[in-house]
Amino acid sequence: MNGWVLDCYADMAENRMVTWVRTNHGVERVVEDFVPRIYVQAPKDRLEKLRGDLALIGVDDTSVVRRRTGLGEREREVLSVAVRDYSAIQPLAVTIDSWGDYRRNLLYDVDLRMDQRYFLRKGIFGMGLVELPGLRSLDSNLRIDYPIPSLSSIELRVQTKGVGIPTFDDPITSVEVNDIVLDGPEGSILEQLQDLVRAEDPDIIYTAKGDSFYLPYLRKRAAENGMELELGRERGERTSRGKSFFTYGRIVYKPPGHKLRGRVHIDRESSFTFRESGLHGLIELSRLSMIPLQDVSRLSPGSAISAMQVNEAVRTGHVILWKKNRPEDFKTAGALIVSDRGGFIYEPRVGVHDGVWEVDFFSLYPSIMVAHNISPETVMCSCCPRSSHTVPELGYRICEKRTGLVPRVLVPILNRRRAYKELKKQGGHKGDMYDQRAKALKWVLVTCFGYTGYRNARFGRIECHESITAFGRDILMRSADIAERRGFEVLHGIVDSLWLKGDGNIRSYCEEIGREIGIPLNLEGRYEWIVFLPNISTGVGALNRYYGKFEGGELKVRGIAVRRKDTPTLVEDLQHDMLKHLSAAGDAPEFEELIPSSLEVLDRHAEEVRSGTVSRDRLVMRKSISRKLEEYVQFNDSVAALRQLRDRGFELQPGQSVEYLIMDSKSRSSWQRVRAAPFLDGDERYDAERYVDLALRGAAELLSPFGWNYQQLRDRDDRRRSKHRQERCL
DNA sequence: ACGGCACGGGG
DNA sequence: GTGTACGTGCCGT
Repeated sequence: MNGWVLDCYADMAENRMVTWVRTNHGVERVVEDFVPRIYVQAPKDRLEKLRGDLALIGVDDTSVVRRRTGLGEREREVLSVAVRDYSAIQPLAVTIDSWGDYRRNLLYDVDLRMDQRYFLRKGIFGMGLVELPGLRSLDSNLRIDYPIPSLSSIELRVQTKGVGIPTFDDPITSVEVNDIVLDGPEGSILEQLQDLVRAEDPDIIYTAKGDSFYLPYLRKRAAENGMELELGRERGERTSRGKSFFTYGRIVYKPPGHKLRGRVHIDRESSFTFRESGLHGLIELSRLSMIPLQDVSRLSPGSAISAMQVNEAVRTGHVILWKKNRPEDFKTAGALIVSDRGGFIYEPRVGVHDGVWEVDFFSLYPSIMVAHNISPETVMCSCCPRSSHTVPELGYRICEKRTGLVPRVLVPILNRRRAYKELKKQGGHKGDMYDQRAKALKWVLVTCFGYTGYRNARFGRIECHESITAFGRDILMRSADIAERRGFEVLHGIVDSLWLKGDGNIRSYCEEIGREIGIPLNLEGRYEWIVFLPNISTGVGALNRYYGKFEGGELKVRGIAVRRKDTPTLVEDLQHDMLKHLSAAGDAPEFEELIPSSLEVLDRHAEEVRSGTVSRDRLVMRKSISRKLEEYVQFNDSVAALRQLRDRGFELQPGQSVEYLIMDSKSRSSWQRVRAAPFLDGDERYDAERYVDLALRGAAELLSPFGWNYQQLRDRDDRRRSKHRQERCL
């Protein structure tokens, strides 16, 4: 019998691996013995001494084997140490480390995931096809059109009693499973839920906020009712700890994961990959990273690519250096001198332009890594001191003898993404599935570049990061030169995109660039008109703020309020309505003609705000918080809302968002200044002038190149109001 | 004027 | 089990 690897985890009590296989008839639970190994590097004589010392503390299954301890290095002798007790891996490594002679950086395969170790040893992977019994692989994760089982699922929703923020003490009102509503006394709801899950036996349970609230909540409610709710196929959840961490330039909060056994819990809100690329995106990444579906759903694309790099390294005879970095050395390198304006070439020409082409490179940075063999072990390698392959500006020499680990991992990902985009274009009922897979891969490719400059990445190196941006600048500059030679005017260019105006043959230009550079240049489209916005203080073109209308009517908008998650719905609606109004224009002159009438959209919104009738949820402000309440040094709206929440016993973690209505933006009193969203009744007085001000700023953001900056709109609004008052007096 | 604070990008 | 650094604009003091 054959089936797919649905779930896998370590049984920490028995020191065995548990694998759940989905067959066409149901699921099979497979338990196998598995002994993980760690590796120690030391001079030959010390290896024997170490062996003896280990035997003295009861670690007797050791052997000397040959492995590569660094990328691109030859195999050397290392001591392989079997660790039968799974929970002893880390402590044993710490012990060996403390024995001194073996110094830092000489322990390997210490911090690898158990599932990944096991999969690598067996040659199987998440959602891969295997034979039962024995879990022999019948699949390859390089396959593009692989078979997948139809997974059954339920959607779980929970309603709680109580107002405002739900807490563990609020009883359950009802539970919805798909469209079935379970209600009645709480104990009965929980029993019905348990029966239903057992009867349906789904492979996947979807929730919204299951990790951050509902799964631990249901468990607590079950305990209150003297019962034990079991949502998995086997007892016990695999919970992790929630934490705030610094990533992507900001603090984010990751709630504790609540993973089931033998059944996949996907929290739509805590899974970035699921949100962006759905179940098929997750399956694709599970296969490539070799990590079980449920676990990969909680990983960032950066961790997924890191796992793929580990897999490739292990497959080519490497052991993986123990990464002992603790969060405390998680600061940004002060001496980092990367010109990250790397992508910037042309200052955008502020104002409206018509008949503009946008072209961009297919996955530029990953393509550069592949085309130029950029990898930690290939940039300034020791084997090619006279390499003629060098990085522009920087002069780093790149290995000509061997293909690096990073390109080896990237080639299949780039090829797959291209193939899926092509398959999607061909149409057919699987189009959606291919689209999801392509999206997941896109994110993996995007994060791969950042990862090379990340200090704590296993395979990161800052010179790679520098080299990639240097090649990128060179490529964009050459592409712009060729465009100008072909008679195009370069209006703007950044990272991997160019905006060109002119009558030249754009398709033939793209082909020439593809040939010349070796990376495909895509035609994104032609704008009927596009507006590049200025930097508000300097008046010079801002790099990433523009909006435009493609032929066909689609709008593309970057960097302005509608794209920001801290914009209240009111301002979002205002900008949308103004853009919709302006999109009637077919060229630049028509656009300019529509500007005066677009101000009427603003007037309508301002009037509605002042009438006091705007629904409060359209006025709710949302800001993510970067620290705990007491760490804020400056009083502002968010702090006022946080204080309110704490007054009522609720504490937010850094990375979570605070939501509030502005009631009197000038007040120094928290309760008069704002009202935190959970405490809103819906008929609070709001600070109308403050919201009108936000609307004015929203409008000014769109119209500043056309004689209507914030102050000008402010003055116009004042004039209109006094005129209005005069009319009323007469 | 200046520091504190939050956000985007990529499709 | 976590991409960087930077440009940008608003707000409070």
